Parts: sequence; C-alpha cells; structure tokens
Amino acid sequence: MDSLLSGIKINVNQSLYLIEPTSSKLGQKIIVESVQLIETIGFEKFTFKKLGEQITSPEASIYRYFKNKYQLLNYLVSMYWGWMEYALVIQTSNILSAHTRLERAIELITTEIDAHFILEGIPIHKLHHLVISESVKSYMTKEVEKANEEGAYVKYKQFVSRITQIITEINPSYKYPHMLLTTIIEGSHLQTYFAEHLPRLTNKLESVDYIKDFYTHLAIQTLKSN
Amino acid sequence: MDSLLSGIKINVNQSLYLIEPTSSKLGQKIIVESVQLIETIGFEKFTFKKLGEQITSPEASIYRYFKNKYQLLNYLVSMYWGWMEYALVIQTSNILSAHTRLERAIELITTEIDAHFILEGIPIHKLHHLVISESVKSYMTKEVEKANEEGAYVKYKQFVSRITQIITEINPSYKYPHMLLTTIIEGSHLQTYFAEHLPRLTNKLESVDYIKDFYTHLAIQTLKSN
DNA sequence: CAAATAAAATAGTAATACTATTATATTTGC
DNA sequence: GCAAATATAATAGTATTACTATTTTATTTG
Repeated sequence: MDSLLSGIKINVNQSLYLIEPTSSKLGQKIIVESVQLIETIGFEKFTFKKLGEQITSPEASIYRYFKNKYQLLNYLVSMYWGWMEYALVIQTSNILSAHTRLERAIELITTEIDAHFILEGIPIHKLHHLVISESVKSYMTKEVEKANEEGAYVKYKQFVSRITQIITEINPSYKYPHMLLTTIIEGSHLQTYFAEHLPRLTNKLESVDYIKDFYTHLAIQTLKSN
Repeated sequence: MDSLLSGIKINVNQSLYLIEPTSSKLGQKIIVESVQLIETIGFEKFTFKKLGEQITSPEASIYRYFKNKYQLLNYLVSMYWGWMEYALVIQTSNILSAHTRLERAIELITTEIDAHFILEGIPIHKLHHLVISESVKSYMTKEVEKANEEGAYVKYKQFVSRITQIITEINPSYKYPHMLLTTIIEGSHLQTYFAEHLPRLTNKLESVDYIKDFYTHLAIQTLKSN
C-alpha cells in the first residue's frame, strides 16, 4: 500500500451531483461531514437539515449540490469505487501471475483500509465503513434503473470488470465470473457487518484476516474445475 | 414440493407486532396488501397512510398492529423464513446423504417458489420477491442490535442453523459454515436482483437454474478441501 | 467600479411519521 | 337481554422531513 498517492482525484459521473462538491469549500464540507453523520445516525435518519446544522449552513444550500440524500450516497459510494480501482491497479501492476493478482484483489476487497489514506478530505476507511453498512441502499431502490442509465454505477462496474478479467485469465471456461466476484464483494461487506452486529450469522475468528482467507479459499476452489 | 401443506401457521416473535395481525380481518388485510404495495412502490416510498388508502382504513388503525413500517417488514420477512424452514424440513427429511440434503437446501434458496403456495393469504413467491429486494433493509439499520435482542431475526437464524448442520456433516473440519451459507443466501438474492435490474453485474443464462448451478458448484467445491 | 454571475440564506409547502382523543362496535357478566 | 367492560376503528391533531421559490449577499469580470 506504500506506493498509493494521496493527492489523486476521482472523477465521478455528472449525474451524481448538481454542483461538483469538490469545487467549493461548502461542497467539501458537505461530503466530508455527511460521511461522519451517516455513520453516526444511519442513512435512514440522515437528513440535509441535520447535516446543515452540523456544518452550520441551511439545508437549501446542500440541495444546491445534491438533489437528495440518495444522490449524495451514490456520489460517496462512487468515490469509494473510484479509489478502489486506483488502488487495485497499483497493487496488481507488474504481477505476472493472474492467481496472485486475484489474491491481491480479494485482499483489497476484504481487509481494512489504512487510516491515513485520505480522498478529498475523507478518510477512505470511513468511506469503506459507509459502503459496508449503506451501499446496498444505493441500488436497492425503485430508481435503480434510472440511476443506472444515467451512469451512477459505472465506477463499481469498472472495478468489477477489471477483476472479472483476472478471473477469466485464471479459468477461461468459467461461466460465472461476474457472479463470483459480486458474491465476494457484497458477501465480504455482509460478513463484516454481521461480525459487528449479528455474530450468530457469521464465524468470526481471532485472526484479522479470516474474511480474506474465507473468500480467497472460496474463489480458488470455485475456479479449480468448472 | 407436493407434500407441502397449505394450512400451516408460522409463529413469529412477539416483538414483531403490537397486535397479532392474523387475529383479525384488518390485520390480515394489512399483511396481505402491504406485500403488494411494497412491491409496487418500494419500501422507501411505502407509508402506512398509503396502505390505509389501499385497504380503506385510516393509518392510525395500522399503527395499532405495527409500531412502524420496519416492524411490519421484519414481520413479513420472518414469516418467509418460518415458511422456508418448514419447506426445508420436508424436503430434506428421510434423505441419508448430507450432500443431497445440501443440494436440496440450495435449490430451495435459489429457485422460484411455486405460485400456488399461500401463507395467511400471502402468496409465498411474492414474499420471496419482497425478501430479495427489501430484506437487507430489515437488518441494515441502526436498530439491528435492539431488534436482534428482542428476537426479530430468530426465524432467519433457525433456518441458517439447520443448513450449517448439514455443512458440518459434509465437512466437519470446515471453519466457516455460517459464512458459506449466508454468502449463498444473500448472494443468491443479490444475483436475482442484479439479473433484473443491473445485468452487467451478473451472468444471467438461458437456463432457469443458473443461480442454483452457480451456488451448488461453489458450495461443493468450497467444502472439498479445507 | 458597475453589471453580471454565483453562492447562500430565508421562508415557505406538501407529505411523512407518528400520537392523543373520541367514537363505534363487540363481548361478557349478571 | 342489557349494561359495563373491552376491543377496534376513526378523527384530528403535531413535529419532522423533503423539498422549492424567492430574496439577499458575496464574488467575479468587463
């Protein structure tokens, strides 16, 4: 993780904001503080009114940047996947073995992100935590298809696409690379969430890397035959 | 599926309602029509006011049965897992091979439920559809721990527990039976959802049973070694 | 430095998520 | 069989949410 730069910029899709939040002081405060507030009170209870109180700006000012809290959530989640793709590229470059590249990808997906990585003022590990608890709410809505057409999920799809290429390199005849990968990504988020809130639904072990071990083993075994 | 009875009753936890909805005409209307309305407008837009209009009763009457829409969602999801456990027991009874029992369990989880199965007036396949799109919202909230302590998720945990026993029978030294199973259950819901709304994130095939095939193969391969 | 433009604040509205109170049925005890 | 008790339903509210339209203030640029 040492070679990761800290000054990079993620260009998210235009449909994910009304005014680019990184373009002003207020916009930056909105995205930085929203991550904090969503973590504290949860996405359901999160409102632009409360966020406005936190940053001492009226809610109407926030509505100038994002048309509603779902757009803001999609923006934050896309920032996360944009950063993840960048981290993936760096961590898998110059590695010949597709096997090793897949293992590194699974490690990136399943393990905690170092606390000192910051993106537009947002610590990535906080973004990761938000993605674990709230990202399903960004696509499990009646507006999915519209959001998808507008490009709301391109960053996620790009990230998925890069890793499915590695999977296909390992086993070209495997029919379900996307299924395997999204099962790992979303499964890993779920297991992290269960370990924290519903431990009877998972198998938390002492080792910090048990989720990585579980999904690495699962992926390798699944790709062995077809 | 032929031996499944149609007059069975699922006893959900007391914390999941204020008045048992199956005990009155209005209560039954509430649960039957809510499944329909949530499917139509989505859980976010769903309100007791709108449900009241649909069943021509005031919203306050609905509040007598459920303290809010999350409690109602938990109730419906629990009904689903209660029925699923019942179906599982029937479909795996008298089968000696643990391998075959696991395959039947995965089939039950991953395939569509026959349209003529009805529970308290609710077609199970509609409940299944609701679980696919909305059940994560029942535990991905700030109230999870409280709901969990009150027993909101016991039906789900019971269902999971039965199948993890089969997994352990197949491979007693496997360390992650709960992780494997919840990965399959929630993954299967997700893949169904993706196939319908975000097809680039999955690998939908002609065969109706591709999700079953994918997760069956994944489970068998994962349990081969440890 | 005035005019144009952008950003922020004010002041609203309709809908949501409830609760308290009142009214209407239904049950049951004598 | 009927009054009292109890269950059920309806009415009428309130505070909060999710916005929008308009006005004010700040910043840029010709």
